[in-house]
Amino acid sequence: MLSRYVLDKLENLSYKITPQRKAILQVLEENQGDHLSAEQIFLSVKKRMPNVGIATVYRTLDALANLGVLHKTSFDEGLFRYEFCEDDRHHHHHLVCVTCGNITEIEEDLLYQLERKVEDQGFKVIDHSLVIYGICQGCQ
Amino acid sequence: MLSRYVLDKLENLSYKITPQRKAILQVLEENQGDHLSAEQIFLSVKKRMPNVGIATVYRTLDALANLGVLHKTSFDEGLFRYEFCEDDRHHHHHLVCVTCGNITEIEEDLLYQLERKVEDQGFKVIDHSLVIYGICQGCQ
DNA sequence: TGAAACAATGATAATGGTTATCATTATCGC
DNA sequence: GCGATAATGATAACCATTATCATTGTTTCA
Ligand SMILES: [Mn+2]
Ligand SMILES: [Mn+2]
Ligand SMILES: [Zn+2]
Ligand SMILES: [Zn+2]
Repeated sequence: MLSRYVLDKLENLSYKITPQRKAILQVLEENQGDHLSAEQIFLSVKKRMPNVGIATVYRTLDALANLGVLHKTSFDEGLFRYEFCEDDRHHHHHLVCVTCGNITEIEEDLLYQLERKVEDQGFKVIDHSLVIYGICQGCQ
Repeated sequence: MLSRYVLDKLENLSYKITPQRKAILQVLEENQGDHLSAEQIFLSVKKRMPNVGIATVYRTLDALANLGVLHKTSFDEGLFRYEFCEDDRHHHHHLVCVTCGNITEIEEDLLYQLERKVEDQGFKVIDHSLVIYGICQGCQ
């Protein structure tokens, strides 16, 4: 039950715990490892809560992303995808298959040297986004 | 005159050399080092060619990106930015200042280990996109 | 308890970058 | 120059996201 920690975080920041927000978190929780779009989340939430509005989904996802609970990532498809953040800093990277569109993950970070070099140039690093495009094993 | 090489490339692939395409290439050439949006390119071209259509700009940029002449990059601003490709593979990375929006470059690649690891997992790497977000020296 | 005060929601319009459509025009091999 | 065909420009359409606003739910505190 990951969302308990998230609900506490929301409560501490005086966000209201609404049925809509709980449902959105539950969908994300039930699809851990996936990279869901707002539309996909909206459709899943709708099954249990037919009257939910898509604006609420967008608002909630945005709030959760700003709180650092979710990662909002673009794979240049013209939309954003969302997933839980495992920890605050140095999240994993993504492999996107240009043939089938599948998105997988690499756990290794391995950007230390690069970031050290950047910091040496006087740039204060906050976050990074690395997407590797290629062809997955199944598509070769 | 970098665009001479590009014009030859276009000609060899039986693209027609039109005044619009020449003007678009010229704008990109005159702004090397910048990361221009389609809108910015459109406005610059318009100064010399007031009747140019924005659809032509988009079509040309898309064609040039597909030919590997331009890089089409997203910095998650809700639009794409374009710049000349210096070589086919292993282009530079970008630093985006979250305060002033300035985009600078790092020439070092330093993703060899990471890509080797990925290839070992059976993923055939074609391209990658690394954007580092942070605060630039001037904004600290 | 009972009102403000405030936060969240849902419906829907608006936004804005990009793409599709289509009639017109320009290019280039002959 | 001619003609096949590619390219262009105007404009409508697309579509993910955001803004607006009236309504509903929740908290505060007299
Ligand atoms: Mn992921
Ligand atoms: Mn660049
Ligand atoms: Zn694949
Ligand atoms: Zn800055």
